[in-house]
Amino acid sequence: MRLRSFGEMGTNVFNQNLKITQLGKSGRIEEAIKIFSQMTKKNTVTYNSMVSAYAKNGRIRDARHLDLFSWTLMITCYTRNGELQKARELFNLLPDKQDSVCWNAMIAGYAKKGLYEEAKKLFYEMPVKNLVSWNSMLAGYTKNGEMHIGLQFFEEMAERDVVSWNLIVDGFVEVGDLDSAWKFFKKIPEPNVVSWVTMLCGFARNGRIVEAQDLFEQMPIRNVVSWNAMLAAYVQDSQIDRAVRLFSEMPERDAVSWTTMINGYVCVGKLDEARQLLHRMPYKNIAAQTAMISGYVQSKRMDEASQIFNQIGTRDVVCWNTMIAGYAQCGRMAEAQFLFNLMTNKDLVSWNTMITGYAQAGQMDKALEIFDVMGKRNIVSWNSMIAGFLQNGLYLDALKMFLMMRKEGRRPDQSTFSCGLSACANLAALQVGEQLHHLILKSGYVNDLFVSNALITMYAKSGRVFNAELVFRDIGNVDIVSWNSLIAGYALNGYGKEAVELLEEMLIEGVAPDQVTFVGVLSACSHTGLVAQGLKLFKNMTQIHKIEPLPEHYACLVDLLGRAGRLEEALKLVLEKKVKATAGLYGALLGASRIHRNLELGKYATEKLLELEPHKASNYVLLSNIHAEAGRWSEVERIRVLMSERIAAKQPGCSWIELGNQVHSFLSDDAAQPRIAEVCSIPKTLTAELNCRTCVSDMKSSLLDIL
DNA sequence: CTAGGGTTAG
Repeated sequence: MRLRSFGEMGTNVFNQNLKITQLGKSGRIEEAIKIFSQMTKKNTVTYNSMVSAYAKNGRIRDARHLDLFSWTLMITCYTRNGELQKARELFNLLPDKQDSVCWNAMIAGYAKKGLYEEAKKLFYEMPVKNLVSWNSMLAGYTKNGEMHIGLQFFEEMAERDVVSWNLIVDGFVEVGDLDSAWKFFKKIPEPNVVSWVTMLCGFARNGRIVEAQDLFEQMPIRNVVSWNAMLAAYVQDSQIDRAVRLFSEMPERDAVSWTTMINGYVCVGKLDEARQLLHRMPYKNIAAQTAMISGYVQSKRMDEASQIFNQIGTRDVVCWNTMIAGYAQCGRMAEAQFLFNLMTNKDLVSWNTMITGYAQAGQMDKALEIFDVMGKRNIVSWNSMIAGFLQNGLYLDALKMFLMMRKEGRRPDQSTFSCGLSACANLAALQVGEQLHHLILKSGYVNDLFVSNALITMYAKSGRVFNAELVFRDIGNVDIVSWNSLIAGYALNGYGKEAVELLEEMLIEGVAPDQVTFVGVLSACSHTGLVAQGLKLFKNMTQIHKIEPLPEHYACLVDLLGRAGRLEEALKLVLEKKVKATAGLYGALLGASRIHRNLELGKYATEKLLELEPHKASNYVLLSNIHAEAGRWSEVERIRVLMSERIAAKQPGCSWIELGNQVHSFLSDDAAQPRIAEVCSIPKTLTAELNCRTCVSDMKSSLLDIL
């Protein structure tokens, strides 16, 4: 029996390489071969030693053969690592270019990085092409989602094996075109386990669990990977009981099975079960332990997370990143920063996690600092910054970041576009939004649901709800967010009837409305005075659709009744306290009392608002105004005092406008603004124009020129 | 050259 001890003298790679060289020199080639073949870990020196050992003993053919093998090994190592420059240098020095393996490795390396021209050059230059060469080119196209070219290439292939077919299926799965994937899967002459697993994962990733299950049951041969794929399918579908049963029925389990199962428990919040499973796992690896940490992180149980973290002997980047993300999500940025500083092997994810953390903590200055300092950035770094500005209400900064990104020659992706559109929506920046729409059409991201839904909201909030409708009708596979966005868009623009009709269409199509849908429809009813309709819909919501009403729904109802002058019923709804009292609820009541000039009700609503939001200055102003209207000046004074006690400084209203190529920002009552009198007169003009239904958001801005 | 697990953006 062979010993596998680590510390034993003479068994490390270095010493064995030396031994091979010595044996070779003294003519003991058979002993050298024996050592070489027994070595479990070999490096390039090992191969070189063996090559010279063969050469010195006259076995030139063996030497050449092994030498080529060693070249091939090094080149494929580089290409698999994506280090194409180094691979190419070796490839150019290659003494014997007859063998196709190195060519294929180079082609695969270039093609996978999307460098099709380089790949093609080698492909057409190579002396003898085989199927692997063709498949390597094909993999380049399919792995990058270039299915048009990929399919064309596939058609040109004189000969195809199961790998070629699998690549096509995988490509379609990656771009989410399951119908095409299925079409090709069925055409595979002799599908193997890989084909079946690829298709199964495709169904699983797209929530088509029944089809995944059918496929699994039909599989002629199953290996661990097949079982793991089915397990992952149940986990993704949150069917934890089925996952547990499958896990117990599995004929064989490897580290991936255990990790998947632990992750399954984590996904449904069963952390104790996950912990027990980790405890039972025969050989705990980092992936499983990290899954556990991730579970604790999601429940903000950082003490237990760090307990697992501390148990890990050799920690890799991923588990560090998970811990940092955990502290960041808990708003504990000091600790996140501490760990980050401790890391010696930071990768892009580590940096991006810090950006996201600071952004979520509202510290965009810090996020920007990290972004500026980091050496390399990827698309996620940019998107995290843009999303951060967006979340903090800094919409203009978000757009500026978008611009800067394009100036640096980076291509925006689905996430960038949907964030950019969201910024436009919040600014009602129609023209910038339209420019983005053009870019999206050119970039091919029109079919992305995140993007389409963001387009709907952008148009709706910019007052072009019929453009929103066009976008909606163009989507092939609408989801609940699409429906909700358009309904909310109708509501916002005062199209109550259309909102209700869209809900009806949704029901006919068999799509189940959710809480958000009804917030949209009810607010549409209240904005357009569809009182009876709104009340009926609210009843349907609870009784037919079994949707638990939120405070927002009650706020809509109060608004609905209040606007119609049914103040007593509105007040009754609020007093019944069927939901948590929120600012929105009393806000609706206040709105109604202002329309119908009911001072007492207004006073009541505002006082409640003050209780809920004691630090919001506008509430004090509202209450003060009510008393002022009634001439109760002592009360006005009392509220002024109250406000100055509770709020350090009144946040001045701030806005900006772009004229020509300049941004003019101004505060309300800003004496420093040279043309404040003119600025203050603008709203009156605007209000007049608004009555003609023109769009306020037609700002000419420097953004437009650059987009 | 093809399939499965743990971390960051919407």
